[in-house]
Parts: sequence; C-alpha cells; structure tokens
Amino acid sequence: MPKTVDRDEQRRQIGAALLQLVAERGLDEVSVRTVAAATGRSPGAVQKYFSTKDEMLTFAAELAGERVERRMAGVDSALPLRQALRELILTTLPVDAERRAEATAQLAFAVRAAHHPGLAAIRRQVDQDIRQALAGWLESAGHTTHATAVADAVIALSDGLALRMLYTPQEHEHLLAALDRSLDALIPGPGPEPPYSSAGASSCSASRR
Amino acid sequence: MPKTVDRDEQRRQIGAALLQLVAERGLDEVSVRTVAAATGRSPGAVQKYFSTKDEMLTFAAELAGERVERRMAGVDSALPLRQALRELILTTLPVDAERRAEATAQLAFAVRAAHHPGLAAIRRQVDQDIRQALAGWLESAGHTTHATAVADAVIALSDGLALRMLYTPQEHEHLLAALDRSLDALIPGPGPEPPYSSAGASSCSASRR
DNA sequence: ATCTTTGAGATACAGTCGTATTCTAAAGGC
DNA sequence: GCCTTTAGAATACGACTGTATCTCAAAGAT
Repeated sequence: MPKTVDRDEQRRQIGAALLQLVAERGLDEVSVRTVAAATGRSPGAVQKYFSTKDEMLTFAAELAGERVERRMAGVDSALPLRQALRELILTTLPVDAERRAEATAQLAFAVRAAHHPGLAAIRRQVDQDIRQALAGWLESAGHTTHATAVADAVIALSDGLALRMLYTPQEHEHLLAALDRSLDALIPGPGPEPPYSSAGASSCSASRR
Repeated sequence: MPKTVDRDEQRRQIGAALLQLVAERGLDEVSVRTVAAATGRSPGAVQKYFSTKDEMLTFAAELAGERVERRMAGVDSALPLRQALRELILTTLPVDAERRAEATAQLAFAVRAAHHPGLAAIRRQVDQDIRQALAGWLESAGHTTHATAVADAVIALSDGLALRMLYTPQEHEHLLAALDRSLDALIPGPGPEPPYSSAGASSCSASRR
C-alpha cells in the first residue's frame, strides 16, 4: 500500500473551503480552480477527490445541510418553546461573520436548487428533517394543532429574514424586531403576554397559557 | 437623422428577455450571448443598448423591482387587510408559471446582491418601498403598533415561502397553509373576522378555505 | 440623389471554464 | 533493496466568457 490519506477528511476539507468561498465571493466565483487555490491545492489535486464539479457542489451542499441539522440538535431542548425557537433561528441568521457565511451558502444553494434537481433533493431532505423536528418541539410544548404549518411558517420566516439580512446589514435591528413580533404572534405564551394591541379577541393568544 | 428606434423600449425588451432567461435556466446561464439569442438579436446588437453585462443585469433588476411595486399598487386597497395581504403575497409566490418566473428572478437577484453592491442598493430600495406601503396598510387598518415590524415579518414570510416553493413544488399546499396560519397570527381580525374564519371561534381554527 | 449617422451583425481577442491526460515523487508491502 | 500504488502537480484541450473593433445596410436630412 502506497501513500494513504483519509479521503473523507480531505473531501470535507475541500467542501468546507468551498462553502467559505461561497460565503466570501458568491457561488458564481466557485470554480475547480478557485476552490483548489482556497485549499492550497492544485486543481488536479481536487480532481482526485471530486471527479466532477457538480459532485463537489453536491457534497458541499450536503455538508452545509448537516451543519444546520447539527446546530438544530444542539439547541437546549429544555428551554421554553419560544426561547428555543428564537435561539434556533438566531443560529441561522447572518448576525456575525460565521453565521453570515453559513446563511450565504445556504441561500445560494437554495436558489440554485431551483434549476438543479440534485441540489433540490438535498434541500428538500434538510427541510423535511427540520420541519419534523420543529413540529415535534411544537407538539411536545402543547401546540398540538397545525404544528407542521407553524413549523413551515417558522422556516419561511427564518429564510426570509436571512435573505434580506444578506444585503441589508443596516437593518438587522429592525429585522430582529420583526422576528420577535412574529414569534410572539405564532407562539402564544408562556410568560408575560406579548404587548399586542387589538381589542380583546386577539386571535390565537388564548390557546395555551 | 438615420434609422431610429425607441431605445428605452429596446432596453426593456432585452431586460424582459433576461428575466425570462433567469427564470427558465438560472442566473448563471445569463450571458450576453444567451440573452442576445433569447431576443433574436446578435450579441453585438445587445451591446448597443448595454455596453456592459453588469449594466444589463442592473437594468433587469430594476425592471423586476418595478414589476413588484406595480403589482403591489394593483391590489385592491378597499379589501380587508388580511385579504389584501394574502392577495399581495400570492402574487409574489411561484404558484403558476408566470409568478414562478418572477419569483425565481427576484430571489436570484437577492442572493447575488449579497456580493454585488449595486444590486443590493436596488433591492434595498424596493424593500423599503414595499415596507412603507405595507406599514401604511397596517396603520390605516388600525394596526398602529409595530406596523413596520409586522410589515418586515410579512416580507420575510413571503420571501421565505417563495424560496422554498422554488425547489419544492410538491409542498405548495402545505406552504400555503403555513401562510394562512401566519397571517391569522400576525393580523388579529380587524373587527369583523375575515371570511376565512370559521364562525365566531378563534381564528386559530381558520385555515385556507 | 447624396451624405451622414445609426442599428445591427460579424469577427477578434485574451481570459476562464470544466475536464482529460500525463508526469513526478513518495510511501507502504515484499 | 526494489516495486507498486497512490497523491499531487502540471499541462492540454475545446468551449465559453466579456468586451473591443470593424463592416455593412438602411433611413432621415439636406
């Protein structure tokens, strides 16, 4: 046996470099050569691990998906529902350099998935996992009705806020306020009632206390 | 004066073709040559109207923004708030081929804006316009507190749902349900419950038709 | 009818792309 | 020790990119 290397580890290194490159320069700037340079390798060396650019892209998309799911699993599930949700969403919003990198890559892949069946399948799988985990949280917190619909709403809200934050760093404050407002509305109680206006029969606020 | 043409009209034609191309094949497939072919022109003819690819892209992004704002202005403002919002959001979701085309282009430009200051500025302007119009709707419907936060939430929700619909056509039903759930939560019934609501009960049980 | 200005097409150029092929060097197994 | 297998680099190729330049046809003004 000749010189041997941990192939999977190498692939993960390259994939990680690709994600970072997407974050810094955009998915359009990703080429076999730029990724190779970002990892200090020659283009030929990258070819040893990914025979095709598309294979490399797909691998990186899966890697990014795994990261999201791992972060999700890392949220303290003992937290009150609203806080847990807020914490989870905050880990997906580009509020600092690291999260901005992740969000950028995530959204870039999502848009490309619109014209790339392979990437679309990966995104669908990740979304499905997150959706079911979220629905589980909701149900175990007493949110037995329309748990999946609320889960989908939370996902959409998170993605939409992240997208806009990408090109509007000035408005992070406003958008975080919008996040809290939405969570207040979507997740009634526990704790002090959100300071929502409107006369007594405010829609959902009576369901759980 | 020699042969003369309506330059602005030509530019709009080319811009429209570019948007359609983005919708059908993705922003990566947009090149001076592909756009020229899509308009039945030669690449050189396109150069007469846009001396640079970036100028062409910027123009198309503005064109797309105008379309959104025009659609927004077209929503019947006499409608009850919740219905107006729902109608507005539906015109931005990829529920049919035409809207899918618009949403695809919109989101593609949004992601590219993350690394393109010019596009970012355009997006920010469009977002600002929509936000203020939405906030105006909300306030004039009695939603005097946190109108802008709710407006931002609505925008994020709309973008997030559109993004996911792009690569998950199978789940349109679920996502529309999530939209209604969110609207129910965000917009407490304006006096008379909207017709979506089932009887006088809490609007929590109201779902899409 | 001529001139002049313009739209449109064709072509050229340097650069980058993805991928295939070829080479060098090094690290186990014998 | 050599020999095989592999990692990695270098190179080659055709296709495509954005942009600059050139030519030609056509239409209004004189």
